[in-house]
Amino acid sequence: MKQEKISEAVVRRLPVYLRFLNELSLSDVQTVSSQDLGEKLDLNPAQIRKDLAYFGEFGRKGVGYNVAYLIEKIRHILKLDKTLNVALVGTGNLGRALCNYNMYTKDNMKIVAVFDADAGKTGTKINQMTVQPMSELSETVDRLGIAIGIITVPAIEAQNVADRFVAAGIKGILNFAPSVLKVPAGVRIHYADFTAELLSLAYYMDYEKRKEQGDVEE
Amino acid sequence: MKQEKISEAVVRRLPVYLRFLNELSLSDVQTVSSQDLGEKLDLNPAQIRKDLAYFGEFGRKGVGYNVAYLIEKIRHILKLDKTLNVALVGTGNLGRALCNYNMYTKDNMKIVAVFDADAGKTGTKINQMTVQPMSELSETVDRLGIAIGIITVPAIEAQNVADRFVAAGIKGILNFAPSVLKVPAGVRIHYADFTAELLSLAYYMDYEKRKEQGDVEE
DNA sequence: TAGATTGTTAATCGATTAACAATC
DNA sequence: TAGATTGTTAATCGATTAACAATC
Repeated sequence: MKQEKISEAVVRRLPVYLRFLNELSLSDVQTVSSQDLGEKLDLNPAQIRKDLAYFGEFGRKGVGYNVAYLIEKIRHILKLDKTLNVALVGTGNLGRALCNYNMYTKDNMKIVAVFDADAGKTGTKINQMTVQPMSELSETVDRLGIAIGIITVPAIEAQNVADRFVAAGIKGILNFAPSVLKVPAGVRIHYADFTAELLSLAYYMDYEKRKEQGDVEE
Repeated sequence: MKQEKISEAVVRRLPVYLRFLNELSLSDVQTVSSQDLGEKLDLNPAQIRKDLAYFGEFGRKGVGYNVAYLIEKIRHILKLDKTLNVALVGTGNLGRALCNYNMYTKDNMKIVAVFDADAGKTGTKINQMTVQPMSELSETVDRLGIAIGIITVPAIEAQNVADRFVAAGIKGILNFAPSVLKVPAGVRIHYADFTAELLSLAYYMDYEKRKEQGDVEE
């Protein structure tokens, strides 16, 4: 079955919908309208309906969306109904923090292997996993069927780690290092670049002040 | 001086430019063209020129941009030429990792106060800072002139922390919790939502596979 | 039935890209 | 001067929003 090309913006919103639906589900809410969702998530209701309609007809006219059913559908779209194994490289503060996060299991994503280039770190334990040397990356990726790699090394080493991931056959990378990476077609890179978010916040700090003073056009 | 309204997408790219320019500067590169920048950052050269031109004429025709000069200009635009003080709430693994990050000083952003609602955590030290109770938030924000707040608490508590930040007069918030927050106009929220990035990666894992099989339109 | 809300088309809005005159 | 590259306008592209028929 051929499928229409779906924009990145749409796909990025699906996890946001899913999270809020999970909250509703915990509060025993049965049904939700695009209006409700839009108010809570600060999105246009038409956009939410359109996003969901790319993947099927999940709602009922005059009623809304069944929460449990929509959760199931979105989980299926995002392929969260089967477990994805994840490898992480870089056991600094951030890397260790991510390894100790437990929400992966909830979303069927699990960090199952940890690596570090520093021989002083290999052999130590993080959340029941033994830190492995980079030389074992390929073999471990194969053996555990790892699909996704997370990079939490300094910016200068990030490209090198990405290359190693690609060589090992990994097709999806989440990069926490503040650097733009080059990967071949067919490999997908997402960025978790909070330093950029923080620096752009600074711009708006000043901007809000100027707006109060009437120095900016609305 | 009135200023044209600049889109968020433009502002979000400035830190990316700045970072790469800093790298060039370290390698003693004097001059760079929009063409060069575009190749390294995977962006259209026309877009880069247009982005920069919103803020002034920083380049020289036939030559390109002077690296040191452009760094200075972007730092000024982002208001990184004066130090911004930051408060962080939530001293779990992620919060502690961020407190130990040292790049804030480089960018003139510094976490100067840390808070936790858990009385068991207050009084402990993180990177030379004493973890304070939430009751001291307002007073500390005033005293240290804190402009930005970082939220690293569980999703369920994030809105409450945001409300406290707003009450204390903070105008910029970076939220690491996977939840959409409500703040009054004039307060700016940025999201550092790596769980959403990770979940949307899952979608594309499958997508790349389907593309190889010719099941998706390009 | 009357009211509500979806799915979808058409209209709008905004962001990206191409093209090129200006000029170093 | 010839070649290169900016700043900027116009064209294109894509995403968001409004509107409404279908229907629960």
